[in-house]
Amino acid sequence: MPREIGPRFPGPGCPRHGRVSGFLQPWLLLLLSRSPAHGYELRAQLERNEGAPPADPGLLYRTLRQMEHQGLVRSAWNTEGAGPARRVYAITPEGEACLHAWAERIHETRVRLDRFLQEYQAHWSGERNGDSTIAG
Amino acid sequence: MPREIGPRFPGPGCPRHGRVSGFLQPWLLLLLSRSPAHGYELRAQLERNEGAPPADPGLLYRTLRQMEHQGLVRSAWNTEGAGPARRVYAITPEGEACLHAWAERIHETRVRLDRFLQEYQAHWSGERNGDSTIAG
DNA sequence: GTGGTATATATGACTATCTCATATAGATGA
DNA sequence: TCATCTATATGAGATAGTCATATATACCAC
Repeated sequence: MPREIGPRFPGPGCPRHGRVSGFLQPWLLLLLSRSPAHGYELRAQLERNEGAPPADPGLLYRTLRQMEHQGLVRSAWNTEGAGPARRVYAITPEGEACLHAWAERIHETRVRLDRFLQEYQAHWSGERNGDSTIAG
Repeated sequence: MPREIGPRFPGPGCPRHGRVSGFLQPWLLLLLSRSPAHGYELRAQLERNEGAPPADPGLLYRTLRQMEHQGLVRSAWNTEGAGPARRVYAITPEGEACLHAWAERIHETRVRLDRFLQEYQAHWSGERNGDSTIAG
């Protein structure tokens, strides 16, 4: 659960607010690269998927519109079937190129996170959890 | 891992803008947990360190002030030595607790990035670099 | 036919993070 | 005096995300 950490955060400024996460756009591009879908469906897919971001409806629909404005996806209304009309999104070639760029970027970010964790552990290994073995 | 997206990024909306990175605060806390330092010095340390964020001066000084306001660091002027006065920052116990929370969060984020990359490769492995073997 | 619920899309107000440009000022040397 | 390095700081604006709320269709219960 990426929301709760043991003894509560010390206060404001702690990771509750800081980002280092989220990245809704690449997830949407990835899901749409598998199959066209409408917003509500994408939201459900994100919620089923461990590791995917929270999928707030407001952000979701706004992001989809923005991506369409940028030419990464295109949409069409689907009025068939039950319930209200659905705006169905499909990825474009530009969107696929963008997805690949995101994948590179995310890989780089993973390397950077590793670097941080290495530096962190170099100074703090063994000192957490009440067990202070190598304290400095 | 793929290298170049042909004619540079397709345009706006692509990772140039999207975040998935940055996390200046945890780096500052980590550096200050090793030794007190002033802003200009921290900036140099960030630039020397592969994997650390860009260290824009504007963001750097604002972030330090904000962290002081939140009790994560404290500062004092140092007028000794050459050049203008330096505001020297030191981490507080709250700041250390916050650093540990950040480390946990960053570890979780690393897991989430891996999850994304797994899903990405599951659909796109072998299809990049002009070589479209399993294209769909 | 009214009310409740699930489906579906959308906007408003707000905060946090980051980028880029620019202001200010002490110290040093040409 | 002027340029440059050191050092701190503010302003404008973009981007990403959170939370609350508005709108409307369809269907079922009563």
